[in-house]
Amino acid sequence: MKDTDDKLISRNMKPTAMRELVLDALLEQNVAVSLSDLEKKFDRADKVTLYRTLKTFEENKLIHSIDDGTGSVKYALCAENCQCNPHDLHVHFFCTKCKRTYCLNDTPIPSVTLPLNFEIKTINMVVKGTCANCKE
Amino acid sequence: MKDTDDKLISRNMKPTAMRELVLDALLEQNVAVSLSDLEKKFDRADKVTLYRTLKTFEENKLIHSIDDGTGSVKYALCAENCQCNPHDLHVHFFCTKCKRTYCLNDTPIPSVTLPLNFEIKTINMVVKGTCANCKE
DNA sequence: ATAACTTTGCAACTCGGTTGCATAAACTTT
DNA sequence: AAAGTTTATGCAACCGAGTTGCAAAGTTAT
Ligand SMILES: [Mn+2]
Ligand SMILES: [Mn+2]
Ligand SMILES: [Zn+2]
Ligand SMILES: [Zn+2]
Repeated sequence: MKDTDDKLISRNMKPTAMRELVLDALLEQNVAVSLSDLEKKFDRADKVTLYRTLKTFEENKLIHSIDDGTGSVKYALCAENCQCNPHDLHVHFFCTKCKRTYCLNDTPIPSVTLPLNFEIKTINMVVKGTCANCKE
Repeated sequence: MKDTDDKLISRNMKPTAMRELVLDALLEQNVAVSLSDLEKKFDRADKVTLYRTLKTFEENKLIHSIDDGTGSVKYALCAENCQCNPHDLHVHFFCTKCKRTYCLNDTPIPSVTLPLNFEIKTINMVVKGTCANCKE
C-alpha cells in the first residue's frame, strides 16, 4: 500500500489511480500548481477529471487553493494536520520572473486593524516580486 | 467647466462624455465597482467602451484596480495625488454578505519578512468578512 | 449476479476579459 | 473652411479559466 494511498484514505478519499497521480505531482513540487499545469503534465488525462480531483482534494483539506492574481487558481498541499483554519493561513509569494507561486509556510499573515465594526473572517495576502531562484 | 473635467484633464485625459459619466459613477460610490457593475448602470453603453475607459483611467492613475478574489476586477478612485507607488498601497476589504469591496485607505499594508533572497515588489492584501453595514 | 453508488470522460456552456476593425468624433494643418 | 490626422467609440468575434449535464465505466454492497 502506497504512501499516497494512506494520505488519501486518512483524508477520507478513495485512492483511485487518478488521485494518486495528481497527489504525486503535488508532492514532488515545491511550488503551487494550477489546473492547466496538471493538464500539461498529464496530457492524456481529461481536464474535468483533474478539475474534480482538485476540488475533492480541497474539500477534504488535502490541499488549499491560492488566488495569486494571475487569473488561474493555484493549489498546494496542506500541512499534515491542517484544517484550513484562520491560524493555518500563511503568506503566498508570486515571482514575476519565473511565474512560480510559493507557499511561505513559515510566514504567518500579519494582523491588521480594521475600521470600526468591520469583522474579519479570512485574509488573502500575496506578495509579488522576485524569488531566490531568480535573484539577479 | 465641470469638476470631473478638471480631474480628467489633470490626469492627461480628454474629457469625453463617456469618461465623465464613468467618473461620476465612481465618485458617487464609496465602494469599488466592476466592469459589469458599470454595464448594469449604463445599460445603453457598450461593454468595450466601458472597459477601455477603465483601462485608460487606470493607466493615467485616476483609479486603481483591485483583485478581491471574486473573479471580477474592481476599480476605485485613487487619492488626489496618488502615483500608485508601493507606499500608496492599502488593504482592501470584501464583505461576504453584501459583496461590496472597500478601499481601506487608512489601513496601510503591514510589512512582512520574507525568506532569504526573496525580493518584494508589491503586495495584494484582501481581508474578507462582514462590513459595518452588514454587522448583525 | 444484481443493484446502488462513485468516478471518469466527453461535449457543451458560462463569464470575465480582450482584440480587430470599421465608423464617428475631435483636433491640426493648410 | 476643407482636408488630413489622430483619438474615441461601437460591434462582432474571440479567448481562457472554470463549470455543468449526462452517459459510460468502475466499485462496493446485497
Ligand atoms: Mn499555501
Ligand atoms: Mn483601494
Ligand atoms: Zn522566480
Ligand atoms: Zn457588507
